[in-house]
Amino acid sequence: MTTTTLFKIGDIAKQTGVSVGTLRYYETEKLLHPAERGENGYRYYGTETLEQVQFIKKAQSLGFSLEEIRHILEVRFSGEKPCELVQDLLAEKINQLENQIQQMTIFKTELEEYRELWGKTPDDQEFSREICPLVASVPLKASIESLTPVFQSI
Amino acid sequence: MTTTTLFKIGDIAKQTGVSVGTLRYYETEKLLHPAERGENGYRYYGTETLEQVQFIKKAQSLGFSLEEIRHILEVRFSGEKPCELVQDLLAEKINQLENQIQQMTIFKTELEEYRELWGKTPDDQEFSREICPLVASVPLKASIESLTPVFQSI
DNA sequence: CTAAACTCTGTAGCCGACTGTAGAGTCAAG
DNA sequence: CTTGACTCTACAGTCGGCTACAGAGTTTAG
Repeated sequence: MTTTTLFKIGDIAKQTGVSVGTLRYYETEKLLHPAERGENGYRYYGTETLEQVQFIKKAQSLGFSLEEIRHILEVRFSGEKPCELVQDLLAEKINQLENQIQQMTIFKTELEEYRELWGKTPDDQEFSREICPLVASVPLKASIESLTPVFQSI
Repeated sequence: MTTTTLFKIGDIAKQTGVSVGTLRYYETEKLLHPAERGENGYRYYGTETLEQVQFIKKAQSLGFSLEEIRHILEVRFSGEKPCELVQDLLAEKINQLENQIQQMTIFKTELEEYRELWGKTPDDQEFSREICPLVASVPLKASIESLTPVFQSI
């Protein structure tokens, strides 16, 4: 007699905070390998599933897509040393994060500049004749050259 | 006779780098108010549309959603001073960005810690018996208490 | 004058990560 | 033994921001 600690999908859902629907969805996406099925067709999961779901959540919160997570999990379950791939993915993700952080920091600085700009505009100054100071002061980066407009009378 | 500089949708597309389809989509989303229509049903745009599309692109690149942009534009076209709303949205966006940057920085640090951890693991150490060091070392933040598992023999 | 290039409307599809629904079967408490 | 809670499958819908297509009319270059 082999007694195992098994959870039904609802248990996993409650404990991980991930909905039942999402867990089934993860299965279709190969993120949770097909759980053992009872004769009733029910999925039964072991405790390692709890860890795995937590891992998925964690990885997701770290900005990994389900696709990437599946990739990691596949390697984990196939080879002895998923670590190399994982390291690569990790390094890649760190770079991506770094870039994103840089970009966002630049954006934030830009936005702060605009905020300053308007914060200091005493409302009815000359250039509030503009359609909207915001719109007006946002620099147009794309070139507005080489335009061949249609001249027409209406 | 009133001579106006008018552009057809394709002209706007070429000059802004936004596709014709997208421009029409923006119209359905109230981001570009209904352009003047010729007898042929064609949309004809003035130069201000160029600015407006550029504004949309810019705002988008700053992380504003089309919904937010429409909001700004609505105020711009209805009241005298959309600036207050814009300031509020701006402040909100800056906060959001700050939070995101913080989060991402924390994530990045976490990931770097993992990278270190594995970089220093000479492959066949004791704890590489774990399913996967990566998975194993990711801390589970959610509480795994109050669990009422199903005990079952298979 | 014709053919290519453009425009119109309306509708459907795409991505990722789900959520919701219907209809049927299963399990557990009282 | 019934009732309610749970589970199953299969498929449709959601969101945002588009893109693609069909089928028809219009404009423009040669």
